[in-house]
Amino acid sequence: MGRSPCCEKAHTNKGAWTKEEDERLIAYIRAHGEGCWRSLPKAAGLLRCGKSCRLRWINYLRPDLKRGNFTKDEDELIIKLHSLLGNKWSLIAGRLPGRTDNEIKNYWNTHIRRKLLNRGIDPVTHRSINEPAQEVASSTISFTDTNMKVKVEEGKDLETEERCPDLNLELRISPPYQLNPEEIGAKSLCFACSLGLQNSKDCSCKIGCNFGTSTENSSSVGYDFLGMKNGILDYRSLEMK
DNA sequence: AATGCAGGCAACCGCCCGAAC
DNA sequence: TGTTCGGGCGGTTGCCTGCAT
Repeated sequence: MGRSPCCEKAHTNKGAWTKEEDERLIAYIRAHGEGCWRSLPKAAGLLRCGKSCRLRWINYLRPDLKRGNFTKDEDELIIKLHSLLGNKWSLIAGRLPGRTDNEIKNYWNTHIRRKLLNRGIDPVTHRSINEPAQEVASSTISFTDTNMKVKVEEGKDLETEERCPDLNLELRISPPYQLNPEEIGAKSLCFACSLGLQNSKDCSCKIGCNFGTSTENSSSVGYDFLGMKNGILDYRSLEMK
């Protein structure tokens, strides 16, 4: 029993959006908000598929989109996130405010892929192309158990640690986890901290890194990218709800 | 100036998942 | 429990533009 098509394709426009269509969509969403995409085209007077409207809004018309060239910091962040998450563009986009999954995906395929290849790095495995195939250090996160186990394999060494069972990977686009301004004073956060990556090795301001670690020596605690503390995922930095 | 080619990117397609019934 | 529907995601396509010849 197949699914019915999401819209009646015979009477829908396809291809590039016109300025008038954009204006209609923007005006409708401003007036009514994002609601049922299926019924939106008819209500807005658009001869478009609901999916097409959603995509156009999310990837191009949304007012909070950044547009423009990616910064070097964003470049590096995308590479690191990709090495951890793979082609999970929506997850990666969730860590880059104002960027969409489609934009990042395109940017990866056109710019970063080539950049990594030029550096002699396999864009899929993030390892040197010349590196012989072998069992190398890898991180495996298992979500199958009630108690989440994080296994960190370092060559032949294997550590398994019980971690918090209720890892929340439900994501949404929103400002990243921020520190209370009163707690950080008037100082500004570095790029990593502004993205919610406090305690990251990439932190250059050290403001976020001093937060929440008063009982432990922050300089000796090896926080990794994405809040991997000594190889253990700090799920708070991933939580976006 | 005309043509061919490659790169960039917007948009589409098909599949998956969760909610509702 | 099975079916339908809406929304979301990743992969792919195809148009547009700029550059080289």
